Amino acid sequence: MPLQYTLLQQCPDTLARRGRVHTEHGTIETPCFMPVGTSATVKAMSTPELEDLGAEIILGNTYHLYLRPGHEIVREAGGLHRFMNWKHPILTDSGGYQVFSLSERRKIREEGVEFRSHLDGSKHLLSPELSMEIQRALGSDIVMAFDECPAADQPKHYVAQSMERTTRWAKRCRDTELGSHQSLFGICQGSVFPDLRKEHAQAIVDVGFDGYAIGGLSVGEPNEQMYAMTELVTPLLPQDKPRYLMGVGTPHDLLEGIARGIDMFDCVMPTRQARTGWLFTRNGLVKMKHAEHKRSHIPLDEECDCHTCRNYSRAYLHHLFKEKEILGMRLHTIHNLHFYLTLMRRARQALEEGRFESFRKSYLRYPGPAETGRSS
RNA sequence: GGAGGGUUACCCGAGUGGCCAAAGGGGGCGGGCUGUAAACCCGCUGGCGUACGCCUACGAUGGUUCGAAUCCACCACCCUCCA
Repeated sequence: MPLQYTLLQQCPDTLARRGRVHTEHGTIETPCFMPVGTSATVKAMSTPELEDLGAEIILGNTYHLYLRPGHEIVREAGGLHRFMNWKHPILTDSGGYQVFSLSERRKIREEGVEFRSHLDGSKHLLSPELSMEIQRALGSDIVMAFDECPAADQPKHYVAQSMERTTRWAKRCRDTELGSHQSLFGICQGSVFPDLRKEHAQAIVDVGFDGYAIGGLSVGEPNEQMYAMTELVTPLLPQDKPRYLMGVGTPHDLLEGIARGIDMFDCVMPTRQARTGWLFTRNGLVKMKHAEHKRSHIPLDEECDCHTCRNYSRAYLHHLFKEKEILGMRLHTIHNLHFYLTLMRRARQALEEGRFESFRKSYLRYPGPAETGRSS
């Protein structure tokens, strides 16, 4: 049985919607944020900790798990859920993002993408069929179609042909058999070109998927364009299927995405930034590496009730960071994920209570790109 | 008492006549990060000045030289070995 989406409530002021995604590994309340666990781990977190934080679904990555440990080993272990001890839903990315992020190491052909492994330089051809095969072995609940994520600076003629190839790949993914509990999401590309975005949204809907993702954004384009493309595409997607904005984003981006009809988000931002010393609060970023925290014997965020803020001071977190202590990364990650997941929980509550629009405007007390007019 | 080695910027350390305000680390101080090649990457780090530059600096002092962190003399301190 593929996943089922239940639309619970629609925002009276925006395109936002409150819903629920049902999978065999459990239910996901939407809009939701999905912590990224590329290599079968949300870096620095154990799975019970993720449960405590309230994560309902996490990501894994096809490309990385294929290279190491190898999808056959994960299959042997009983699938990714058992391998990493996560009982709840998992979404796996297809490797399409690595076409972008590892662009110097690959060649795109109609058949697929030839990668030189970032680990040992060995050559691999990742095709739509292989991506499906790997994701079937991983046993994720939501499988992403194999796409090409073009960089933001690509010219229109390139984006157009790339997008058409992504459509052909989408069909090949659709035609590959998956596990009975697995659902397949298609990905809309088209970069920042409105006509291409519309055209591709229609093409992907025509192929027919269990859910729809908007990809190829947050890859360097100005923020307004990311928002504009999102609100252009979501109305073209079926109401009864979940929509996923891939790789987004900042706390403001999440609120703006929800307002434009997005149900699911993922981003490395809370976890990566945690490890590199940026902490999110409703009043803005706290850069824990800064010397100003050396003697700051107060919590990171007075109004936060996460484990980190309830138990440790800025001075201590700063010390751990400077010392490169592993606990610092863990405590930072706990806080940032708590912040993101709490943001989403409160957004859902606001939607239920019909006050999402005022929530969107007031929750974050520091200016985002929409307020400052900055372009990126 | 004798023989040898050493003293370079906040720390370690390279440099043995001009290309040296001085390599490289570390530390310090910043910047960055959006489907994770990320416990990572990039700057700056003697003073003043936007800059050409000027000043102060390679243990101390004196000297050789057009020119010295670099060569010489002497002094101080540290290390190793032999008595």
